Amino acid sequence: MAEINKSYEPGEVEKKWYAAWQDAGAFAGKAGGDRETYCIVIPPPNVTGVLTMGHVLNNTLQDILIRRARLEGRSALWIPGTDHAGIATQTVVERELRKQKMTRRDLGREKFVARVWDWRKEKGDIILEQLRRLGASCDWQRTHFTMDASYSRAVLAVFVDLFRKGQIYRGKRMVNWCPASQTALSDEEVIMKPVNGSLWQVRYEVAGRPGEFVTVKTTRPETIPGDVAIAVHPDDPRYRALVGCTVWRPLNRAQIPIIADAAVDREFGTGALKITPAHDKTDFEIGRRHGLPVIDVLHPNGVLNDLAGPGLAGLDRFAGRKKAVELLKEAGALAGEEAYANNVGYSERADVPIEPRLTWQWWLRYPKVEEAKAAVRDGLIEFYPERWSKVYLHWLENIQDWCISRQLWWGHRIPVWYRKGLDRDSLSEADLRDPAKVHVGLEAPPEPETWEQEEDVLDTWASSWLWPFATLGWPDAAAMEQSGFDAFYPTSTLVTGPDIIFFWVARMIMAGLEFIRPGEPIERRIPFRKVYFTGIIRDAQGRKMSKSLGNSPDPLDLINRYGADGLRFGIISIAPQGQDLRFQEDRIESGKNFCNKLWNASRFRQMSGPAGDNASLGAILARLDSSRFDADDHAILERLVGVTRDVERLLGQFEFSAAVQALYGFFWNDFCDWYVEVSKSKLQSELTRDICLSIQDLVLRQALLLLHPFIPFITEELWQMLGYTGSDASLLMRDARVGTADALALALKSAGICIDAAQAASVESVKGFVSQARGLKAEHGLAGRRDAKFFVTTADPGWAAIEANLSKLLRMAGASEILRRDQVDSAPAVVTPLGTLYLDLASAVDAGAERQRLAKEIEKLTQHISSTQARLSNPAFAGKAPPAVIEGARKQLAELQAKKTEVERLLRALG
RNA sequence: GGACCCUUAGCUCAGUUGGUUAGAGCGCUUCCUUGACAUGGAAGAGGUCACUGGUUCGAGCCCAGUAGGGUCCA
Repeated sequence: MAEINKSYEPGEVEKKWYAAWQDAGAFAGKAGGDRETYCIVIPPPNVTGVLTMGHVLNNTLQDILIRRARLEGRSALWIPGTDHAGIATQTVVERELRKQKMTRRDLGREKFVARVWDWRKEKGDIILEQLRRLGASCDWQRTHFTMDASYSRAVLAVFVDLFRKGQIYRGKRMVNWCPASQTALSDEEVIMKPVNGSLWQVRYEVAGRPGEFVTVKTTRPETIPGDVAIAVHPDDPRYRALVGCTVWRPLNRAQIPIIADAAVDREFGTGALKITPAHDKTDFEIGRRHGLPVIDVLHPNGVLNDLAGPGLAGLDRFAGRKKAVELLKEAGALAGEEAYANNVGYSERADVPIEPRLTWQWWLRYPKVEEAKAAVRDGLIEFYPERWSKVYLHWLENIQDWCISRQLWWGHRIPVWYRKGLDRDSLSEADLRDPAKVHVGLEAPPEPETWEQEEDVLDTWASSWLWPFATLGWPDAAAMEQSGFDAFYPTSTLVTGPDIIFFWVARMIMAGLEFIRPGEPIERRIPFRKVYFTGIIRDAQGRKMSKSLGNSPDPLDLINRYGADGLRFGIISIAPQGQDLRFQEDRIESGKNFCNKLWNASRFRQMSGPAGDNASLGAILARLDSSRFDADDHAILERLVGVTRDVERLLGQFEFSAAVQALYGFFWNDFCDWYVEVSKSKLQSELTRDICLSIQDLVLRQALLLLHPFIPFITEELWQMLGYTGSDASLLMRDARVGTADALALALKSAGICIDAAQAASVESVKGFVSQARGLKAEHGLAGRRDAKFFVTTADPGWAAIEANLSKLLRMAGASEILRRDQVDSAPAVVTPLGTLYLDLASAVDAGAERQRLAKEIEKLTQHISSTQARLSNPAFAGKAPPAVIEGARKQLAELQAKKTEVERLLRALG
């Protein structure tokens, strides 16, 4: 056995074990055999990404689940990968091109896409490397990328399939247009933000009635040149007479009609609404109802075009807004301006206001919406915390068709070819389904020179919604067979953030239900059984972590300083279930400290005596003989079974931080602070020495197994060092089994070891005695002394307990002797579970201070006694409370009264 | 406007179907370098459980409302 260093140094240890795990193929998920499977698919990070604290939390949780599943003997598979992040990645590469004064159009589509691939090869897998530093035990052989050939084929096959089923259609509709990225976005990619702007009042002169005006209020005067009407509510008496007249459009001057439409909100503004169908969704609908023209005054990049008229054309939309106000003022059409706060949609990626824009796009009618609702509502898919299912269901209730086309080059190009020369603007639905005009398929049509392919690509989410099964080889039968599709689908647990519940979770569920095992029951088609939603990591002030604020620590830096284990333990310990968490670095530090504690407890074991046979649980148990146990042995084993049960239950409920805290408390308080400390006297005696060491071996072994999923590196190192692999040093922790609490209890029983609950409970009295003795010393300035002398007055059972534990009591209390007396006068005293304890002060006692202390104690006891008495004497309590509660209260009252009597006696004895 | 969440010690959070005197970690105070660990040990101070009502023998927990903070949807 190698000697263990004085403090734990994670750097080398982590490097060594990660390499060893990889070399051994320890993370490979293997189907087959009769082992139960457990599968997780990673939420694929953007290929452009680097590790954030959010990734640390999310992936640590997945690793805990996967490693635990392995220790439970299941066939575990964690599939890693990245997504191609269409807009984000294209933007990054375009930015680099701009530095060389080039645009993607200068390069052309083919060369540009090749450039993105180069970038992806160079920088794309950084985040996967970083996950390895964290200890993530993914099956890296199975790393997937949404743009890989096989994955792409799945994406395109889905498009073709859904098109043939009539779920996908092409339509010219208002979309969310991002002028920065110059592409359409789905509704989910638009973020509403409150904006403080202005509301301008603009007068439109009624044609033929000089001096008569209709006034409208607008936030967007730059779109006035695109106005095609003024609309009022048909029942609005203010305007009824004007309907049918025309007014003069003040910019790009022309006559436009006043129309009546019930969609107008009479309460808003003046009750008259300017209608600009090209730039507003509602206006578009109204315009269509009235057969009005559409005048688009914006270029795709948000610059006003020639239709905006002289003075505005060529200006950016925001500059155009200012200029429009000036022009209106000059024309005498501006009637006022007021401050106005409204919500404006912003592009999620580019963070600029989106423009409603009328364009041809591809749309998807979501499949299996009702089943997707049922799967969650009926509990076939369980959400943790459960409340997110409400958000999910609400979204599905109000679901809108999904705009899946993007005007980008980086992504899956839509597998549609149009016959050359065809006017795409006039294609009917029937034309789309006519193979002579439009070809939709996985392969390009024959005679490719007579066709041209659709330029648009698919939304990135229209590829990642297939993640749980495309990563298992779907739809290729041979690949599915090879990856163990039958065994691993449905996957077990998805760990992700609630922010992508619509983007990703809901869509994956629909995709799974639509494409996998058609005709079979829902539970066979869903992509996962449980979804655990993590919280968001915020900074100490509660703000979201963001690049621009610079308030996010670098996880790699944290790993370097505290070790991956320290970071993992720390972050999990502050991650409440389903609640956002505030990052505090001192918690990461305490994670590191815990590792050091674990390290040193193991070191203590190693220094305390030669190793016994630790090759298996059975081997250790064979070294134990419970007839020679003392109370501490019973107590620690009882706690060991208890914490095993707690961790089992808590992990089953995804209560990760509670599990970590249970392990922390067990190891630090129960084991180190008590059992290891009492070991120091037990190891002195040949009678207790062997049992004590064997118990330590047992506790350390089981603790390492329980802790391994949380802190895999240090536990693997200690597992090896303490000889738990037996003679076969090639064995890893993943080859061991953690076993349930019941199994552990059974193993103890089978080995003839009976845990005596009464003995275990008696340790509490001893602990109380020690703690009170220490307190007594501290109060009299003797905390540091190891030679304090105590007297005790007690009945025979109390004295018997003290005698039985004398050597450890002396050591733990820092005493030279504890002597029994019939009566002690004038010494500071305290009432303990084992009798009244007196501190022998050779020098004078401060009687006044002592009196004060005892009086305070009596006051506390009196208060407590009277409240207990009040409860007991309440007839309603006696009548209605359960007997156990009443009995508990009676017992407590008796104890309190006895204690009070004793403390009062001590006070009188002081004189 | 609708939905959901949060409010417990100086800070961050636990608190299981209501039942002894509400807990932990960090921080703070005092003491201790005794052979696992100062990344440590011991002792201690610190809380009207946001507020107001209600239900109950009994409420941090259940119900209603109020205030403050946050998130999502419109």
